[in-house]
Amino acid sequence: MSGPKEAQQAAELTYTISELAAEFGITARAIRFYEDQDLLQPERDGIKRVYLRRDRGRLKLILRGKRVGFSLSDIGEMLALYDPNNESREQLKLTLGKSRDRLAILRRQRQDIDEVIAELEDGCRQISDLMETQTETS
Amino acid sequence: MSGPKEAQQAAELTYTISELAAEFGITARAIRFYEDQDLLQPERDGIKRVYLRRDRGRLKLILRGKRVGFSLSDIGEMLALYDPNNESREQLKLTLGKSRDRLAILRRQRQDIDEVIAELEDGCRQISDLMETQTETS
DNA sequence: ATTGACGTTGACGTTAACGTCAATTATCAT
DNA sequence: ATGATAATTGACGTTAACGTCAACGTCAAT
Repeated sequence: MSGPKEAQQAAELTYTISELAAEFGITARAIRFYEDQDLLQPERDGIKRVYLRRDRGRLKLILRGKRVGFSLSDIGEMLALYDPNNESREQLKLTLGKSRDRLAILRRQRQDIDEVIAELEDGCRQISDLMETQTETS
Repeated sequence: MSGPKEAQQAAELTYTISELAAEFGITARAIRFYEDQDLLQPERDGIKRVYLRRDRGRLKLILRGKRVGFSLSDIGEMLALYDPNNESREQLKLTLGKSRDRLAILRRQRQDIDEVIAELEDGCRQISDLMETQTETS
């Protein structure tokens, strides 16, 4: 037998749970929790979880979803849109509907964010001005 | 004495808690909770809460903050930036710092949202195309 | 005086998204 | 073989943001 080391053949692109945790600045607990919620389905090497770049990608999407303010179940729905789920015509219509609903929410959110940003920028300007004014010129 | 009806003089611009609740599609419980968290400070007519347009404005800001994904304490900090809080130079620097931190978060969030929107729009296009394709032309 | 409709204050319940142990198991270097 | 190190599975704790329910006050209309 001339295998390099038994089972491990080629793909070196795997991650342990703590590697991912470190990379994304979260805890292993959180990652396991996402799995509990069916947002991740890592492989197993015996009992240990093995994450592939596919899983890493999904984790990235999960975290982006969180930053956007989505709940984990929201994120679950969105992730479902990405995998080979091209079902019946009815399913497609449903998916399309949900996507559009979410788009509406996102656009509203974007609008809100733009407003808050504008106000905060304005506030910062005013404070800066005020501070310049009251600066005792040396 | 020729008063119109004792204490009530001119300002007709007040709201009851359930009026506000109805207008904004939330519950009175929520509004009272915001008060508990010092996000609102309505007047009182005896024991009953009386909201002025100022309070209504703050409530609007609170709800926008929520849509953006802020926690109530985040929102509290942001509201604090709006009232006559023009304190010492030190305070101003602090406020300015916090505002800029929050701006950074908001810009990141805006970025994330734009990405998700783009992907979802793309997904919708693909689904639409697919559905047109499989449409049996009548 | 009574009946609703609305308002008030507790106080406890609930859900989401993990944190925080504890008890085990596997791995790896010494 | 032996710790040290990292991983696993429960199980219970925690925080935020209200929901829900009970018990009570109030005010206008009947």
